[in-house]
Amino acid sequence: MESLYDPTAVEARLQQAWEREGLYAAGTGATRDESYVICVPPPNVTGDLHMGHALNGSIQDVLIRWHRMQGYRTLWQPGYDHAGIATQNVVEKQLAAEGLTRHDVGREAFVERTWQWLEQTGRTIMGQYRRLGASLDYGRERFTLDEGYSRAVTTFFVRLWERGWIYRANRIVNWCPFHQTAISDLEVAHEEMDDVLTYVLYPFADGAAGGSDGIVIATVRPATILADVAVAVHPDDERYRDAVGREVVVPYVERAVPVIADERVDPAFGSGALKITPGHDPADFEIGRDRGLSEPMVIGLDGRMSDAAGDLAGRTQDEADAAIIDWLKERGQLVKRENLRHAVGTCERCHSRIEPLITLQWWCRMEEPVKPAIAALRERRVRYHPESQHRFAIASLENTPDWCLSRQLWWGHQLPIWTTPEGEAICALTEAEAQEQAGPNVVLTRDPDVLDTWFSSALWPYATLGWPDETDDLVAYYPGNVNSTAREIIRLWENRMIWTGLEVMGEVPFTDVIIHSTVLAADGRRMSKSLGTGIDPLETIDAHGADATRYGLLKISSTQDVRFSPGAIEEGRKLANKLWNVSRLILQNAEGAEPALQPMALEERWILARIDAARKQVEEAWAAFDFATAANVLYHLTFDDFCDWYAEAVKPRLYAHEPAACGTALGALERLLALLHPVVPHVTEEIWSFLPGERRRLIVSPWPSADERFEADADALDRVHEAAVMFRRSGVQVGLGSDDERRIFAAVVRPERQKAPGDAGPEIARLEKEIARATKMLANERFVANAPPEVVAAEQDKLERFRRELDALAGSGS
RNA sequence: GGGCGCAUAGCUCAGCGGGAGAGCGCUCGCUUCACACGCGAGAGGUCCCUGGUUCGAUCCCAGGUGCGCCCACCA
Repeated sequence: MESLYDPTAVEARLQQAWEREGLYAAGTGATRDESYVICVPPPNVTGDLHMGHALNGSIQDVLIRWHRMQGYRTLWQPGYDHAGIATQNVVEKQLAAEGLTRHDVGREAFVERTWQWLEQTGRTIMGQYRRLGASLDYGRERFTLDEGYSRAVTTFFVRLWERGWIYRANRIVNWCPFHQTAISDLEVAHEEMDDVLTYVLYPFADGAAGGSDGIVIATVRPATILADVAVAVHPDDERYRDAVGREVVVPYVERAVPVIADERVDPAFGSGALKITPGHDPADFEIGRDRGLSEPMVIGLDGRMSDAAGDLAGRTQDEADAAIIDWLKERGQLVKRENLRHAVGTCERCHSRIEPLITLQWWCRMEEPVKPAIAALRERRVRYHPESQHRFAIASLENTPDWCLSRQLWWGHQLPIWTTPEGEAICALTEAEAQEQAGPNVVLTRDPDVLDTWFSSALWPYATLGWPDETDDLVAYYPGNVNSTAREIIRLWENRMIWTGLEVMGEVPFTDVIIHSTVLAADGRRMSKSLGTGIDPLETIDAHGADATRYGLLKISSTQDVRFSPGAIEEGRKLANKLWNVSRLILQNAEGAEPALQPMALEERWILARIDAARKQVEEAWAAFDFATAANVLYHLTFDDFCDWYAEAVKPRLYAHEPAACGTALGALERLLALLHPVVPHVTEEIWSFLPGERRRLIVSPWPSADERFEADADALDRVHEAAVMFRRSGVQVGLGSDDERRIFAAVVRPERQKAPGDAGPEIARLEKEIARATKMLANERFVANAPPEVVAAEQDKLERFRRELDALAGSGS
């Protein structure tokens, strides 16, 4: 064993061994008939491991390894999401580079090309999870577009259809003009943009009759003026009270439209008057539907002006804006233009400006389906952690709008809907079944749309286990236990898994949802490739090891947003190195001994008590999903208790090859390694392999059971510790009660090495200050009268101890 | 606009009703036979502000200020 631990070779070798030996496989090493299941949030098939994945992987792996050691039948399910738009986006960009569109190559060839591209460059992230030491059951990898999984998707869709929850509707949706598809509200990002707010005069149609000549509206999209059907004002707005009920003339198209009153208009914005364009604005659409207004559209699916735009047909919106503004200028109806910075909806994949358009789409009613999920959350059959997210999850479910399921894409699960020439829609598992329903001679056309990519993700906990077939895996591993994900995924994925799980399986898919921290860049900004603030976890693994990376990420994961800290990862590297070296000390001196836990001496009873206390703390922390606290406990157990005190105290006895000391040292090391294994699996497994005797891999060895025999000795070194601190500070050696205490003091402090006597002055001053503080407190009658008796007693104890220490110092004559 | 969270040592963060802590960085001393990715000793904080509750507040409550994330149809 070299004195410097080098994780690089060790980690790669052990990762291969664990997987080759089948130790990652579900159920391996189980000693109890109880399962523990986590499914990994399926990463995009095109994706790479980023810091969020690395943290989430570390969290899940700790839980899986901990439960595996406890003998549960563990399953950590891996797999990929086909990531509809994201994947199609990549391939379309490739085509664009060749001067082609997907329509040039055709649907079949496009899908084929996408599969080929994935063969070459996709599905790499599980390899990166392996480098983190993540003990997923890689042999079970699933893909949301695999044949069996697709059957689950179709089956579930048909089920929703039969429930009467699927319907088709013509309404306004978020349209991405680049991808040429509808997307859901949850896929829309909001970006701050600089726009121009244009104030336009709409003259009254009966101009001569009124006192003023019209109403001024403000818009950032003059091109949509062509599709205006009304002007709305707030009912309480005095400025426009007389205008309501009259008509104004829409510029350019010169169409008369009514002035209406609606509470949804904000009188404080712009001029307080809003032009109503139901075809191109979601808010206007709602107002229009409520009042039965018509819904003309002048912008097409490609984002350009459509035929309905008359002489502006085919122009871009910018060109149309310019033409309309010229028109307004000529007629003196352009009032003013001012800059406006506001949030604009964009496609989260391509960042195109979202075009709200009215299109015919398939929807799923949500009010009924989510009811059992809301009940499950209220009854805490599923618990989100932290609690604040539980409340958020319930509120989100209570407020779930109908789900737009259809996407005008080619990469995904095609809707299992066929239409007859008469326009009747038939939903069936297969084309043959649809044909059977329609009758033999009816020509059916399959709906070309695919499902929202999150539709398939929603089935992940049971579709990965073989549903809709009643497989053994489904029986063995559903329902699962824990799911862990990022905050922004709660509505997209977590809530949906819960309601679909209740719908399909009748049970919640897991009992606990961990919403882990968001890892920000060191400067507090979001980690993102485009900002250049991202840090690649593979780089920190290369530099410091997977163990160090895991430890560091867990250590910083306490609040909802955490800044990435290189120091935390370096701390992890030091921990691994420290373990490595203290193991060398023990192994080099304990040759021939067998691990045993039959302590003879004080330091041995003490370290076993400390290890057991740490075991308890770590178990409590992990059970509460508090990974930072567990990391902290393990760090201090290793450095402070095990290395600084126990190892130093027992060292002379190891050098002397005392059998009891050697055996207990090996036994204590075994327990220490086991406690640390879920966090730093590689270095602990490697050291484990050097321990004497035939042994199973640590990954499948038992988690240390409670050992409370020496609980009373957990504080047994307090007096030695105090004496050591005093000696190091002042050079004064106080008396100790027992031979063991004196021996340990001598071994750890080695007073013979103290070159010159220290200075007792500062220590005396410190104690006098403490004594003054305690004396003052105890002299306060209100404190003595009102504080709890144990607090007063503790203060008295402290005072006595300080006086004792001061006496010892003063009496030393230095 | 709504929700959630954070403001404590130079940096990253614990602590959350009774003596201000850790890691890193910094200073000083150690070629101590596990480890210099080490050991030991230090310096360094009006615990964001203002009120309130309390015998006592970094910790609880109210208000304020600053910052972050998520969500959201002010054109």
